[in-house]
Amino acid sequence: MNATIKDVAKKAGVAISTVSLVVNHKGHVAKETELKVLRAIKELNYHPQRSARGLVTKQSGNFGFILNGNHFSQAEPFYTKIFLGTEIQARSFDYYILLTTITQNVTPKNIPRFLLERNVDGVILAGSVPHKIVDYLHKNQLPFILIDYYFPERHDSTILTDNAMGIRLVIDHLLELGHRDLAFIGGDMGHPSMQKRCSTFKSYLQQKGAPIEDAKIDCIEEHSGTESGFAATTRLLEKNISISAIVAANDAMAVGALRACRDRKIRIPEEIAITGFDDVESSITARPTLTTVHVPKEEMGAAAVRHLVDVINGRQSEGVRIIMPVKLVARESTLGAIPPG
Amino acid sequence: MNATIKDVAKKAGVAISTVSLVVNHKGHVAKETELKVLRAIKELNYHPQRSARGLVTKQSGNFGFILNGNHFSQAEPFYTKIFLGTEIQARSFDYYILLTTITQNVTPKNIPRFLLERNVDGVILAGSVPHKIVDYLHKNQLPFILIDYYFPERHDSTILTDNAMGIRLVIDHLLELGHRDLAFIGGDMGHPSMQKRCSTFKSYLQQKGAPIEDAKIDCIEEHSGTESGFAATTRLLEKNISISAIVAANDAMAVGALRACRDRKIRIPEEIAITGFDDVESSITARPTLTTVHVPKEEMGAAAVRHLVDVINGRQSEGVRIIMPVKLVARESTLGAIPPG
DNA sequence: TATAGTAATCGAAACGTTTCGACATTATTT
DNA sequence: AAATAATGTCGAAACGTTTCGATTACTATA
Repeated sequence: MNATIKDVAKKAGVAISTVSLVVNHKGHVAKETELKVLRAIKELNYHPQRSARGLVTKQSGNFGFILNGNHFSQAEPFYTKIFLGTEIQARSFDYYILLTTITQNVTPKNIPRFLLERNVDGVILAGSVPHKIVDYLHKNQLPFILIDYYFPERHDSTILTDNAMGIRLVIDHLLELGHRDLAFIGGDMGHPSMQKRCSTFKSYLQQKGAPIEDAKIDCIEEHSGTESGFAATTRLLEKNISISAIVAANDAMAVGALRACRDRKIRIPEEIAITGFDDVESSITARPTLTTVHVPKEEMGAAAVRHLVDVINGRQSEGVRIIMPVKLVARESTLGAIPPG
Repeated sequence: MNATIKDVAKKAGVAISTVSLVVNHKGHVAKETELKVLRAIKELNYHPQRSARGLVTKQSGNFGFILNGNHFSQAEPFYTKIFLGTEIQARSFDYYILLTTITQNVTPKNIPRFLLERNVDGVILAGSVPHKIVDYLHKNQLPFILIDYYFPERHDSTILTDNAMGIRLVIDHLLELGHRDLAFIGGDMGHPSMQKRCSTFKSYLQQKGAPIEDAKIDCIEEHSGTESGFAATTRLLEKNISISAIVAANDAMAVGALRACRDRKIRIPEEIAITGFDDVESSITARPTLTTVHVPKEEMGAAAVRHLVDVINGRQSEGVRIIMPVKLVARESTLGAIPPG
C-alpha cells in the first residue's frame, strides 16, 4: 500500500542504498542524482518506516517519560507543564514521548514495558521515582535524567530548581515588607526539594539575624497538597503564637493556608501574609492571588530533552546537574489588593 | 548485549520459530517444549524487540493522541484528564500513547510524524482538530476516534458528553431553587459542544415555559476561558437587566463570571447564582465552590482506547457515537456556604 | 489396512531499512 | 605520467522478528 524505499529506488532509477544515503544526508551523492531521488520521494510520498529503520539502527525515535502516578493526580499542573515542555522540545528533535505512570512500590517485575522492549532511546523521570528503575537504566546503559528529584548517594543527570534561591527571595521579600515573625509549612519531606526548602528557610533566616523558632515550622504532613497545607496552618494558628507571614513549601499548601485563614476570618495579607512556591495555575486563580516563586516548568522539561539528545549524540556526558533559575512573583497575598485601573 | 530470540532458541534447543510460537501463544506446542522455552526466556530475560516485531506484523503497539495546542494550554485540566484516562487504559492493553499537539492551521505538510512513519495503530483526537488530519486518517484506513468534537457531515467514531442533559440538569436545579431570570454565557461557538450547550439552554427553557430573552444570552466570545467569562458577564451586568442566575458554558467561564460579580460586590449565590460545566479542578478551588456538571473525563479517554482496541481486533466497526452520561454537582455557587461542622 | 487428519517441529523467506566493502570514475598531488 | 585521493554508485549482508509451507510422527476414520 505505502511506498517503500524500493519503490523510490526503482522510480528514480538508482540503487536502494543510494536512496538511503539521500534520505540520511550521508556520503557523497551527486547533486543530480539527489534531485532525481528527492523528486521520486515526493511523488510517492515516501517516508521511511520507523520499525524497519529502528531494527538496524537500534534507535526508536522515542523517549520515555516516567512519572509517579500519585504526583500526576495530586500535583498535576506542575508535572503536566514539565511533560508539555518535553513534548514540544522532543518534537523539535523529531522524537516522541512515551509517557507512563508508575505506582510507588515497583513490584519486582513492573519495569515499564517500553524499557524491556527497548522502545526508547532515553528516559526522563519526573518527581520521586523508585531506585529500582534508575538501577535498571544504569545497568542497561540507557541515557536518563531526573527532574526535580535525586538520590543523594548517586551522580545521575538531574534537573533541579534553585530551591534555596527561591526561599531566599521569598524571605527577602517578606523582610522588606516589614515582616518579622515568619512561619513555614511543608510536607512530603522525603522529597529532596521539600527538604531543601525547609532547611533553607531555617538557615537563611538565621543568617539574616531574624528570630527562628521551631514552633513556627510545621513539616510533619505526609503529603504536600491543599489539605496538608490546611492542616499544618490550622495547627500553627491554634498555637496562638505571633505569626505575621506563612511561607508554604509549595502553592498547593499555600492555598490550603489561605483557606485555613479565611475560615478564621484572618485578613490576608493585612494580618498574615502568605507565599507559595512553583507558580502553578492555582496561584493566580486563588483569591487573593498568591505571591510565589516562579519555577520554569516547561523549560525544565525542554532542558531534559536537550540533555538526552546531547548525550545520544556524544556531545555531553551524563552526570550533569542543571539548576534552573527561579524568580519571585509578588501578588496580592503579600502586597494586598492591587487597586483597579 | 540483550538476548534475542536466537539466543533463546539455542538455549532451549529448539528452532527460532518454535520460540516465536510460544511467545505468541500460537499453534500447537508440546507442553514439555513450551516449558523448556519459557525457562530459557526467563533465564535470559528475553523480551521481543518492538521494531523487529513491528516490521513484520505492521503493528507498532502505539496509539497516537492528537490535541489542539491551544486547548492544551488553555483548557489544560480538561484534556489532561482525558489524556490520563487514555494512558492508563492503553497500558492495560499493552499499548503506549504518543502525544502530539498541533497548531490549528495545519499547513499542507504538518501531518504528525507518527502518522507518516506508520508508528501508531490507531489515533485519538481530542477537541477541535483540523479536517485535513481526519481525512488523512480516513484515506490511510487508520482506526481513529474523536473525543468531544465531531464533524456534522461525517460519521466518525466519536465520544461526546451529554451536553443537552447537562444543561437540562442545571436548569432544573436552578428552577427548583426558585430562579426565574436565567442568563447564559458562552464562547468558542465553533466547537459543537459549546453550540449544543447554548442551543439546549434556549430550547429547554422554552420547553419549561420559562421566559427566555436574547438579551440574556451572550455567546460572542471567541474563546471560552476565564477572561472570556469575565468579559461576557460584565456585558450582561452592564445591561442592568434582571438576572438571578448565570449559566456558564464551562467552568473556566464560570470562574470568570464569579470574578466579575466579585468585582461589583455582588454576593453569590444570594444575589446571583452561577453554574459551570465540566467539573475541572478549579470548580472546587474557586470560592465559592462551583455548582457544575460533572463530565467523566478519564472515562472518556479510557472508552476511546477500548474502542480502538475493539476495532483493531475486529470486534467493533467504526462509526459509533458514544454519549457519556453527566451528573450535576451542586456546590456553594448555587446553594450558598455549607455551614461548617 | 489404507487414508485422512492433527500435533509438533523446523527451515527459510519476508518485512524495510542501514551500512559495509567493492568498484569505477574523476580530480589532485608528486 | 604515475600514484594517490576523493567522489559517486551499487550489491549484499545484517538487524530480530513472524509466518508460511514442508516434514515427520501419531491418531482417528472409512
